[in-house]
Amino acid sequence: MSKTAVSFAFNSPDRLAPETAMRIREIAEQLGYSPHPVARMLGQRQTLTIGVLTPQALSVIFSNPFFGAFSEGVAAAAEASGYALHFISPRHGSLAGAMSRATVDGVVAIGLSDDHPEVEQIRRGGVPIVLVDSTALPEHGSVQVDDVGGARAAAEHLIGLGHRNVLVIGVEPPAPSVAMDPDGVTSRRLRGYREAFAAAGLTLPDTSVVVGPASIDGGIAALNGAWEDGLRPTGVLAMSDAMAIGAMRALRDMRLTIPGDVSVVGFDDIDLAPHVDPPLTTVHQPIRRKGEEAVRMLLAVVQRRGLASPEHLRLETRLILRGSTGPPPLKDRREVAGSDD
Amino acid sequence: MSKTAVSFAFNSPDRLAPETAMRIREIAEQLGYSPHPVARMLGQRQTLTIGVLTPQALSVIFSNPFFGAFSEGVAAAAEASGYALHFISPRHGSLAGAMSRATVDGVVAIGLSDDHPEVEQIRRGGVPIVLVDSTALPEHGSVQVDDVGGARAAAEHLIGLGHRNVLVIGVEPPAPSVAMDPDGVTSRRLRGYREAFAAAGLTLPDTSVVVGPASIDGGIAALNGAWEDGLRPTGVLAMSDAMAIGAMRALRDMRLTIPGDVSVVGFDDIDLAPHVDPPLTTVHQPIRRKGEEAVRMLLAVVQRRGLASPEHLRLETRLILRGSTGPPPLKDRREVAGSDD
DNA sequence: TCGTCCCGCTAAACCGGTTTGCTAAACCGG
DNA sequence: CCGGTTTAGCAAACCGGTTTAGCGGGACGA
Repeated sequence: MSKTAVSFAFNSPDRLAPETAMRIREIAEQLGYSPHPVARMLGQRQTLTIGVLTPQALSVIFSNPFFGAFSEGVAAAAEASGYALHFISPRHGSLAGAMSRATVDGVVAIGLSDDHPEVEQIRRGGVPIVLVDSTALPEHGSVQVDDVGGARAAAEHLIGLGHRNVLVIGVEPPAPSVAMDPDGVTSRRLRGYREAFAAAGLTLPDTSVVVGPASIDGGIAALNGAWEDGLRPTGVLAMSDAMAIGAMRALRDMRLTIPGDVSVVGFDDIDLAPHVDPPLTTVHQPIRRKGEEAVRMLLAVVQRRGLASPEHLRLETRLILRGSTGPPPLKDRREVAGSDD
Repeated sequence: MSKTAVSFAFNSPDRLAPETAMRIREIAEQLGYSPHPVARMLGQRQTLTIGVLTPQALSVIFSNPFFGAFSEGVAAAAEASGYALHFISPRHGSLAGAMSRATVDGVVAIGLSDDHPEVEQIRRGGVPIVLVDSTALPEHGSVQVDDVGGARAAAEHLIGLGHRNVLVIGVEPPAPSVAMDPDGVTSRRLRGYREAFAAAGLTLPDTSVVVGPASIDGGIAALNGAWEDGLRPTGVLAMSDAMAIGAMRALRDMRLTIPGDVSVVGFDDIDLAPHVDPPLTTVHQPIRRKGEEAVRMLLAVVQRRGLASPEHLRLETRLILRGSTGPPPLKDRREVAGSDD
């Protein structure tokens, strides 16, 4: 048999007599032969794989339950279309380097903001990209949520309860960049918090904003750090549930009660948020759906070779009230009422 | 310049005059050129990628926090060696089909037990494999934990507290197979539970063992199902923390208290286990380490082309006592004391 | 009976690089 | 000044398939 016939037997059996195709497959089975996947990719010029691009090391990003849920959505959509998943994270420090070695038909980038030093290089690669929680650009599809609105609702909630002294725990950028992208997720959420304070005639001092990695430990470290700096907030606005849970742990380790002494609001509404102690008040965002929509948009470009113009999706967020928030202690209410205009 | 020179400039710059190499790279940069990753793989006969093989759909497996932590370990070890990660899950229902399309240098299989219908085909593929939480075979490296011991400790704990009527919530196999592999994780843990009961002169009836998917929802469904079947246990042994947390939710929704009315023990000790309400008593296993060790073993084979004989690692488990377990209610203690042995 | 079409298969070009083997020029000591 | 060794770069084979163009032969219609 010729190579051609074998190839046909695997890829377009209809171009062969049915019995011949069957015979070839049987012999292949018997010989334990199957076409070399890399050679196939090269010839067909498609990999049937989509990439998930993360500016941070996978080993840190996987520690955030948010990412698990996001991957769940990505995987659901990819698997439904027969695509495999390839995770792309910085290789020897270079994200662009990792990208140029990745054998994928398209990429879903998560949290890739414009302040990333290699973003231009990555974009120029020519690989279709959908940006999630990233700085949106007209030429690439994008999926975002209403970060500003969600954050504002969270802050309004605390302010409405009477909190005046609030600590914000943000997500640190993957690498300390010169200028933080004003359109990144962290900036947008911060803006939402600030809007709520401004609307109440209050201000959120820069000293009350700390950042750290988006994990439980990151939350613990961030809160302890703030405490050591002398901050004594009655409310905490965390930009991720994992950090909120870490903050609660740190607070409790100081013998403080939640929400009696300090209220905590998270962001994400991960599956476990209702089950922690106390149940976490948080900003819900459709995490899985973000992954699904991103892959759907990506495959639309990849499979139909970019006929459609890029889509830009913004999904809603909403504040979910649970048990981790309440009015501040009486003494703080008085104190603050006196010192605050 | 010849193709050869360009290739050298990217792969072995030392075979070119330093300035020539530099010049080629500059021109490449300028032209936005970078070598085609697939063609590179084909020529070099290596992909610098390792695969993570899961018998279940990724979209379901990612909903288990255990998998996030495991991936964290895998990613840490892979990234340290410059390898990317490729997730392999059944494609159009066939795991072997997905496997034969995967462009990886080696594979870490998680939860691939011998009862899987395609296991033989996958093994024959010739790709180096390390088995984690799978049926161990001498020819492949393996990483396991002391499931039996951990499960036994969990059951002994409940029995010691006075529980006699215990519900076991197990992890269902990916596909309903004819015969459950007696060496699979679920079977091993069940054996551990049974050993403890036997040692106390008790038995664990088959009707008290239910299974479901390893997720919060799976735990909720499993517990509700058991309740509808008329079971009224005072203790629950769950084979995953996610299921334990789901079971606690379902119990609480029935106005039962934990551990007042029912005690719950999990398995895994995920990061969030100490933070749920009540803090979960569970069997700790070194999840991240399993991932790291598996990749380390795999790379030893992949990089040194299998000089070393396959390694077989069994890590320890230990019971962590937290707040979700306590003595059964008095009425049950009496009841059982009368009706049992 | 002959021309035409279609079917089943194949030879050869191609995918985009890497790697081997070699040549021509530069370098070296004697 | 010359033979022997490096050195720098190139041509061609190769990686393992896919894809295109085309060929021989049997069926069919005229």
